[in-house]
Amino acid sequence: MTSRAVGTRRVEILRAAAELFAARGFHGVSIEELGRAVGTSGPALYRHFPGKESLLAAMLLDVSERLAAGGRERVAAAADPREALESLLRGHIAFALGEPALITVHDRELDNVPEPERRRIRRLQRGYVEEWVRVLAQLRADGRPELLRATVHATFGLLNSTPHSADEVPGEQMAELLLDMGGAALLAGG
Amino acid sequence: MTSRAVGTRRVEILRAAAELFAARGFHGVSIEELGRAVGTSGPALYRHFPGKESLLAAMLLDVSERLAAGGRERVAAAADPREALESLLRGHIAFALGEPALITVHDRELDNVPEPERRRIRRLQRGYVEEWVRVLAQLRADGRPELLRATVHATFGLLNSTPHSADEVPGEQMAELLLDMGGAALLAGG
DNA sequence: CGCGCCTGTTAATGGTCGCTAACATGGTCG
DNA sequence: CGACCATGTTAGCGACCATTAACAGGCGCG
Repeated sequence: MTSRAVGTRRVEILRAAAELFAARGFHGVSIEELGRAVGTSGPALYRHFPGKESLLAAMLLDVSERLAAGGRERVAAAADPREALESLLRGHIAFALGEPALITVHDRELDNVPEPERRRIRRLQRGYVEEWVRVLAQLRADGRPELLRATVHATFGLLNSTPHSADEVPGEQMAELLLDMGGAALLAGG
Repeated sequence: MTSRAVGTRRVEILRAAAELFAARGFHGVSIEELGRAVGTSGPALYRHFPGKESLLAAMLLDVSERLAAGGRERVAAAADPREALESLLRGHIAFALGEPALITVHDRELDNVPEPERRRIRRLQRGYVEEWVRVLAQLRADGRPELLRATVHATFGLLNSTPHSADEVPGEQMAELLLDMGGAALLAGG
């Protein structure tokens, strides 16, 4: 059996790994389990990634890039700061609700990424945060930059908590709730 | 050398373990490391806990009990719902800022607690959440219970995110910021 | 004084893990 | 058609890990 398209396996592995890492943590999942989750067994993974850590690195790099790029586009497309902030919120909420496993791994497992890539991921994350901070600064004359940054981080905590409260609330309502709460939190204080 | 007071070692171990588990995750910390962190080496831990998992269980049980008891007391001592909610917020914020490692482990490592204790911890957590929900319900005619519960969970995400954004903002200001953001988030939506 | 408990030590054990080696297979293409 | 490359397989290696065994010192109490 030869694979369908190039890179299909790779993507399959990353998706399965995200679920497992989110559920039991990077160190709580073995290579053998990762293999079994995609129908192969164990060491077949090494045909696609040089090691377990590289797999995590690829995953977090992809997430960070998608978030950062999405943020940039949304801000660029917005007519004014108010609209930009709402668009950022909607984008992040869609991501958190749509790919809860990725969001979870993204803010728990950075420390397990080896050094060359960790720096790149951090840079991307910082860029994403600064996107929010710049927009927020235009809406609030008051805040010093560190305070705005802390505000944004706390808001991410709010938005990213969704996966952990395995929900009885349907996605559409949850999105609305998070939009309201996130907006209120961002504009509070000062 | 005989220890100062009874249970001193036990507490020392729990404190050190909280830091290590928060930093690298339950599976990322070895017994040997836990021992070294309190000046003994490795297997000495088994004089105080029957195993690694029991250690985690004791830690999470203690946190859950303190949060739940604190919540109960604060609500009982409050004159009205508005005051109760503010007191709950202040209490949780003080905990999150004062013991960031415990808060982190508390909402990441429950799955690694073995079954008899896990249920008890969950029960305590649920009780704490319901304390918040009852208060919130008195302040907001609108919300259905699941929505209020989701609101409270999201607010916890906001408050508990503090440890991860290792901060440039001093504690007192951070507490104020979280109070404002948390309050706004809780009363938003609907 | 001496016995026992509390608390610690080092050595060993059995299991698991990440990773490598050696080998197999099947489709692509010169 | 036959060599190559991509993608698997199983077996094995060395490291590490949680836990247990065997042993030791010191303090409190009879």
